[in-house]
Amino acid sequence: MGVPVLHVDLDQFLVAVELRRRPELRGLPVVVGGRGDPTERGVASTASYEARAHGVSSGTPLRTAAKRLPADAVFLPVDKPAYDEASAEVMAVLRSFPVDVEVLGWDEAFVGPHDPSVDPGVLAEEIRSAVVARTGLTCSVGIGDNKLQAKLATSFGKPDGVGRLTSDEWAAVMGPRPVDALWGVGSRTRRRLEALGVRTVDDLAATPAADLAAEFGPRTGPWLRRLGRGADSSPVDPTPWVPRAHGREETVQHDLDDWDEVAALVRRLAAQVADDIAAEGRAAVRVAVKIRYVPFETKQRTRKLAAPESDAAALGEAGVALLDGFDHDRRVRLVGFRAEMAEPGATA
DNA sequence: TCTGGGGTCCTAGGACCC
DNA sequence: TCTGGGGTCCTAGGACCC
Repeated sequence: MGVPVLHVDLDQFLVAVELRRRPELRGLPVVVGGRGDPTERGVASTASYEARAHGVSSGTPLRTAAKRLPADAVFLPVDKPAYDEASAEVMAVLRSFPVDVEVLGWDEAFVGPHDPSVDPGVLAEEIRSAVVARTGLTCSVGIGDNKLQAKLATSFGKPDGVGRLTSDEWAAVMGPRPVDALWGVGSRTRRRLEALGVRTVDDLAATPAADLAAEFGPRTGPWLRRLGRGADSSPVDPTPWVPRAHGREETVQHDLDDWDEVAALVRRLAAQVADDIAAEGRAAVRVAVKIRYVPFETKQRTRKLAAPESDAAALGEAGVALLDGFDHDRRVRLVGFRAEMAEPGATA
């Protein structure tokens, strides 16, 4: 057996950060999402366990949540800077241990101990104690023989506990489950696999790699088979993340049919994105505009720029030019602008 | 359930070149 | 002269995750 891997996942992270600064809300159904107004278009980013008991979870439209929750429910806007800061606090606690830390998002990280003989159960509890003591936030920890197993194990420990899933236990624990219990298999892949007669993780593990490659392609097919077997040789990589792209998108509260307004929104979003990439000292090499028509059909147009660009107005005009490729007779409910960036240091 | 916003990675097909 | 195969670049779209 090799080095154990841990996966750390904060419990109801956005809600937990809000409750930390507003303890009077503890025990109430709390939903964080959109601008915090349940009469607007928007969905829940995170729901407290009290809200989940009423059938509200991440992804529930705010208007639906308002109908399901009692009158004492609290809706809060997404406060990105507050979660950025809380996340940094938690990651600093993790890095204070003799481990590699690979950050997965605001509220998740893989942890790879430097000492291969460490008792992962002991380490998991030390991490949990340190995180709650130093940040006031609780987390759950998964222990596995690789990242895939550790990630899935966390759900067995939630909330505020430790779960374990190792190669020895894989077949017994995961084998009978549907394929979409795996990290990376969603509803679309589940349906395509079902058409091949593959329903469970056991079925997937037993499917020849060639059959999967024929259906899913030369990389994805063999990867799916490895998933089914609980195999994952990717290392815990502590290298700081270098973003590939930044984007902004906005669902408008009232559908747009005036494409001058669409163009104005593209320019505004492009200016925000320009700020984001300038803050990193980067430049854009490719831009994309996304339009979601009423009722919900989404199209995207992209264009490589003649030269790397970081100027807000120039990026805005590049985005507006892409609007020519869209059907102007249709009404619009979402506009997005995204910039793909050059490698750091490759700025114009 | 009338469906957000931030991302990543993979695949396929056409253009173009040798 | 109607016609192969490989490589690379570009764009659209699919799928997934938090």
